[in-house]
Amino acid sequence: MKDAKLELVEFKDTCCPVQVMLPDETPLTDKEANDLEDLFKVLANDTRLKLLHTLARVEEMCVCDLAQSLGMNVQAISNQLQRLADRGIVATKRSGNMIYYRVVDRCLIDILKKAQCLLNDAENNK
Amino acid sequence: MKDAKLELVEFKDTCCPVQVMLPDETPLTDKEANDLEDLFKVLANDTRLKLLHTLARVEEMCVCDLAQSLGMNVQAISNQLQRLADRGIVATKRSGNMIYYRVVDRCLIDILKKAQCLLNDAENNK
DNA sequence: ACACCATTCCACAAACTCGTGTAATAGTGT
DNA sequence: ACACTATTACACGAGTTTGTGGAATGGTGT
Repeated sequence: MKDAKLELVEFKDTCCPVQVMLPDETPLTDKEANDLEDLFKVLANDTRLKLLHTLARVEEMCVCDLAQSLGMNVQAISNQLQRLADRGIVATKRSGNMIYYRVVDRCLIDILKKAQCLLNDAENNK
Repeated sequence: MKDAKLELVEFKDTCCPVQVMLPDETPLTDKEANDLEDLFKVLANDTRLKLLHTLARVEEMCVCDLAQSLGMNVQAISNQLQRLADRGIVATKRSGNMIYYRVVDRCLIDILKKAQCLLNDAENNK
């Protein structure tokens, strides 16, 4: 079992031009691990991913348009939007009857893109 | 419902120095959404996150050491390592009795770090 | 007050997840 | 062949997730 080191490495053949080893820090605390788990859990659903991908492109949209755009019934979409809202990933704005949803922290979209890059890497490397 | 635009924006107050709108591309296909779902699903577990975080710092480790390091029994660890291996996230190398696991594509570690940054942002912005 | 619309709440069934305990597999050394 | 260690396979039960259908909430316009 080798010692952990702080390294700086370039991986030119991947989506991530510069990769660093994690520093020689303490292991994940239970709270950190649980917070990360919650974040990834809310991303681990195709409906929510399509919602985020759609919202990323149009800034904001109401529930019925999102439902129509995904070809699903409104209850299911509202249900998933609630879960995204619970985690603070999306926020709402009421305007008349309609409630418009938007992505709060667009860093999340960066994570989605990195994840797609990772999948492309895996695809390309056979 | 505004049109999607290709934008380049700086968010200096977040972990992501440069954020781009997703280009005006087609919505996620079912396959893309399912692949992303599978990726995030395998990350959405505290045990697997701790395993990846540990492996990121030591390059490679055998099952029993990982189990001891996490304070869990070997079957549970082997079970979760299998899931990571099924998705091609970790790979194995046998040496005598022991089987050593390592992270395959270290871009994944970059995603973990970005996710932690996102959580820190959320923490800092109250 | 009333009809109407968008959204949310609730209970439910089917499906999935995870750690546990037992048993099986595989390599090492005598 | 045998004992021993490391790892994996399997079945099980408790818990969680997701879409569905029906009902409730809240705003709009007449």
